[in-house]
Amino acid sequence: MEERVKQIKQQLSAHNYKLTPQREATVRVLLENEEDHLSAEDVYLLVKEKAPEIGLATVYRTLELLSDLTIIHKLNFGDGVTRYEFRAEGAEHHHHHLICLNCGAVDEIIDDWLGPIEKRVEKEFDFQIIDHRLTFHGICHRCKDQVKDPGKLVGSKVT
Amino acid sequence: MEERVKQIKQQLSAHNYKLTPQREATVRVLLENEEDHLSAEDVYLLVKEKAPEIGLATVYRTLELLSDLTIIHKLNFGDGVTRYEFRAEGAEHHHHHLICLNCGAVDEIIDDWLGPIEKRVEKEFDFQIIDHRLTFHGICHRCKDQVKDPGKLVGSKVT
DNA sequence: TTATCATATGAGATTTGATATCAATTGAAT
DNA sequence: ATTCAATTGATATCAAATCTCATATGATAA
Repeated sequence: MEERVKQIKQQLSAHNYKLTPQREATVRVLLENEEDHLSAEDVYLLVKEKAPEIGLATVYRTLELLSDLTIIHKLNFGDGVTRYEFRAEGAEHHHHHLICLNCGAVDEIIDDWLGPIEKRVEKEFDFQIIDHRLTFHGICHRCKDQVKDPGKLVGSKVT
Repeated sequence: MEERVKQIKQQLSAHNYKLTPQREATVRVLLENEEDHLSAEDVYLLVKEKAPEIGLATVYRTLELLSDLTIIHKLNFGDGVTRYEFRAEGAEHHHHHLICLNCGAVDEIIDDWLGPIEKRVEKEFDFQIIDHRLTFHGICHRCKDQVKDPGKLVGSKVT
């Protein structure tokens, strides 16, 4: 934890940014909730618990800054809010997500299985891939017993 | 064209909805711009040209209705607006998108290449897939000559 | 035709997520 | 201590989307 904060501090300094108390509080919240996909509002409320004087705009600015430096990654699961997660260290692409249409849980696939498909895209479409996003929508293992008609779940969801 | 309108009319009646003049105008705009990925605002402005009295809320309601009936599909390319496209007829899953980080163009991959990966997900994660979304972000063939440092393009973009 | 009634609509208010503005504060380097 | 750029917090603003509600529409029954 401490060394991750330190590492981020170095990444900031490398670009002439400082790790201010507000930024540090925000980073710590992100680290403490690394398994979640927090929205800016989520982060704001959590940071406020340890640093009540922080402003919402500062949280947004910090998230934007961390995102610019590719320390974290902006995600959009179609629920109207931008979410944030740490970039897998060293990983060129971020991982994939499994979104349960029944309970809303977001699980992750750590592996990147798209290698062969990317090669095909680059070749057939002359498209140089920088990043990708793969999301599966369906029923997670926790819900499979209580959902009888999955067809009902499809509909107006943004994907 | 006419028969597609007729077909949609039937899909609506099947669920006790009527194809009102406003809904028909909206559907026609969507059909006439099938190759694009229009936002609600785009649709609104286009519909207004042929039916100036229509209200924005009605367009939103119509898009939501068509989306509920899975006649169209909501898309989110991370630019802050929801976009819409017709569902491929009969296709279980919609196709994939190539988004150029330089010019913003959205191209499509008609094939569904995820079969083997989906099998693996269903098996390894006990996750029943209903739909998926796959998007590649990178440099399209039209831009590849004018972009020297693709690394610069990565950053705070929502993906 | 006329009355009835559920559905659909338009105008505008409201909500919500996110960004911009700007005066005040901080803190590092003189 | 002084200076000066970076940062912050409060708030205004913006844009997308939704909600409210009075009105309009249209099918059906008398």
